[in-house]
Amino acid sequence: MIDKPPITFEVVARDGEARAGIMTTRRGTIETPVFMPVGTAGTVKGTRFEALEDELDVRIILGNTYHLWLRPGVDVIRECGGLHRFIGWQRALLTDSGGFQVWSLGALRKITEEGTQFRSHVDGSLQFLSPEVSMEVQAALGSDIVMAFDECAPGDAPPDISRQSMELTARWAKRSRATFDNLQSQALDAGRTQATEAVSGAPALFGIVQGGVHLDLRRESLLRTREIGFDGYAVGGLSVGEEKSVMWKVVSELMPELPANHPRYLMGVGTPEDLVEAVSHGIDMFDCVLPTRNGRTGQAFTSRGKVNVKNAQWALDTRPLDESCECAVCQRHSRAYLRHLYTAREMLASVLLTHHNLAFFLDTMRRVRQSIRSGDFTKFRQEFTEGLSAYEQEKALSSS
RNA sequence: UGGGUCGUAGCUCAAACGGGCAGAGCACCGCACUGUGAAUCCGGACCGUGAGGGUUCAACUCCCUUCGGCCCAC
Repeated sequence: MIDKPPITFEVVARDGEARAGIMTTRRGTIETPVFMPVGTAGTVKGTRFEALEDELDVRIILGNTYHLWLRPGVDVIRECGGLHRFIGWQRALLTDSGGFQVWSLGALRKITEEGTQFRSHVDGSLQFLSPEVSMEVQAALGSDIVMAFDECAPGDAPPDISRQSMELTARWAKRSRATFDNLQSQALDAGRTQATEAVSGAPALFGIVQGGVHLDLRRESLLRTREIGFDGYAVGGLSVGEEKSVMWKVVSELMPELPANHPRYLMGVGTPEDLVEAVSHGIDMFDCVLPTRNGRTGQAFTSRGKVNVKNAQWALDTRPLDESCECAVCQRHSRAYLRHLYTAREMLASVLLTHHNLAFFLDTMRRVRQSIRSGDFTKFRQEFTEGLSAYEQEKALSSS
């Protein structure tokens, strides 16, 4: 059943390799390059959906197959009308397949050709996730962008391990594609069957390029992924312990070979400087836990570098986190107050820092898009990157 | 007023028996976190033992005096 394409993607401006585009999903339009906040368990931790929509204008967030599958479970979400209705979010959702948890929960799982057996981190029970199960779960969630089920090998994996992992990922990609198509042909997708508002069309399916730090494996993975054919292409298995220079080598070598008319997604990346660097290589989509996790644990990202809110030096500092930030937190609260909240273990500390960090990341991407459109990306990138090291330079100066 | 008992890091407590160079947790200070465990990890500073004296090569530990807390008698 082909109604309309799962997504459309149009590059509207280029500046070097960097590109600005417009992606249309069945749940709204997304300008790229885009940062997608991570909402693993059906919540972008520490935020209200009103803030995401109204204050931050977030167009798309992530959900996680593995985590939602374990809790609350597929039955609950299906009964409650799919993930969008369940959590109260009508904009786009991208769901990670659970493949990353194959890596991040390394000690709790066993991989076979068929799939991955997990020891649930929730209750210790044995659970089995495969390409088929992952596609079924993502269909039940009603995801708008479904990720293929992959295996993410460690960053320092030697060639033979990386090859095995890459080949397994390729076979799983084929099975993901087949199961996904089958489910769609039966319209078994909560995104269509449960939507209350006018949502039509199929979700998109993205493939994932693996291959670790080995360029030949990466190229082969890319070819095999392209061959299967996906709506978008992700690069996975980076920022998992390898040297940063290696990551950029892989990204810069791979980007020219990815289809230009499809969105490119660098999974799990990154810091503000990483985002801008990746954009310069032609990446369109990002997700990362840093703004939310580090916000929760007391670290703010600012235009002048990181601010560790816990530090005693802010105890009497009445300045906002970032004087050039227009977010609600910076408009209203001082560093001294935020430090107090954090030190007193008040939950508002995490909430406010998360909000600011997301605002900074989202605003950075807005400026990235704007600079690409106006042909000033290189200049923007240079100024932005210089700004990020301001605090470190001050520190170096005062200690020398 | 007697008798007993205790006093060690900011806090709670360790440092057998009959002396061997005082250490944990929390707090504090700082670091890390890249397809999320509000998880967690890592590092640092801080005490010379209530005070004074004595015995000893050596005292938180034994002796004397003193101060303070608690308990029991009166």
